[in-house]
Amino acid sequence: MGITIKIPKEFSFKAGYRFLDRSDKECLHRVNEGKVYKLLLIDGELLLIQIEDSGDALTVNCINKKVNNAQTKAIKSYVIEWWDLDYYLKPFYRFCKKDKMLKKLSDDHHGLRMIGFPDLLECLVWAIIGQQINLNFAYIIKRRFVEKYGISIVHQGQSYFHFPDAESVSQLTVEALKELKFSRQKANYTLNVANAILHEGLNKNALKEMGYAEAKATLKNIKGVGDWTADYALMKCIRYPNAIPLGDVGLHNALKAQLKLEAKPSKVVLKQLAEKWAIHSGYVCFYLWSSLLNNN
DNA sequence: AGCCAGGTGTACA
DNA sequence: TGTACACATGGC
Repeated sequence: MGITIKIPKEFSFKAGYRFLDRSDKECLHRVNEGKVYKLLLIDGELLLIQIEDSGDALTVNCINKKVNNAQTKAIKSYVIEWWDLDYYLKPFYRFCKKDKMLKKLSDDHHGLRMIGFPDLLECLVWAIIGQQINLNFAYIIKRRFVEKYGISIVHQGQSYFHFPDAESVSQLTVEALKELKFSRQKANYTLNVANAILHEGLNKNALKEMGYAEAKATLKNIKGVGDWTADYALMKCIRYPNAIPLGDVGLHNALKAQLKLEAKPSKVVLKQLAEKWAIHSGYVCFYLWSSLLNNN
């Protein structure tokens, strides 16, 4: 039994699983023995889903409740969006064949889909937390934040958390966030994002419809969202295929390693690369990030 | 000890 | 437009 999701042609569950398994400090999903667990909030109900590979399909089960048809449909759309299953990857792979580094990356991670953020607030807050600090520390702060202000269930002795919504986040204070070791700036940025969503009509659909340039300008209008954060969200949540956080340190490190550069690539070089990658920039970036993982 | 981490806003010239 | 600086903490 369970929900069956047909998988696209270029797809590797293992590659996605490996990406999700990149940190044992992650608190918004769990991976264990080949299965992925995530707590969803659908129409006010907390649904714990379990995703597994069943060869020619993905099998998704809701393991804490019986779900109706509408919920089944919502779960299905969530997983498809989260794992970018509707994206047609073949053009990206065709593009990669022409370039030595991209050829290697696309071979190494064949079938890897860009695991994204269906939730805009979660994406932006995570990006803000991650600004200019090491990832481990970012995960620790996120965990404190989610455990304190998120919602959760316990299932078979395990806690599962869901990110808080814009309304609850907007009611927090800078001081409360500082206790979790947010910097004063980041605490303000976080509140700014929640307020933009709550009071200024910021949402995924609007950002999707206005086109890349306007969407980026709209995001950057929020104090605390700069080039990097805006492009991160446009890439991982709104999914503009050309969006790429060019200033990203991880991206620089990955390029340095892949291209065997003496130093990190310059701004000029980065811009040239992104122009060359064009609409494939997001996937190139995601594959480069994946090349940094050491959890094989 | 000091610099760098999945950056950004602000303060100056 | 461009550059210096603070920011929280942890790892090396």
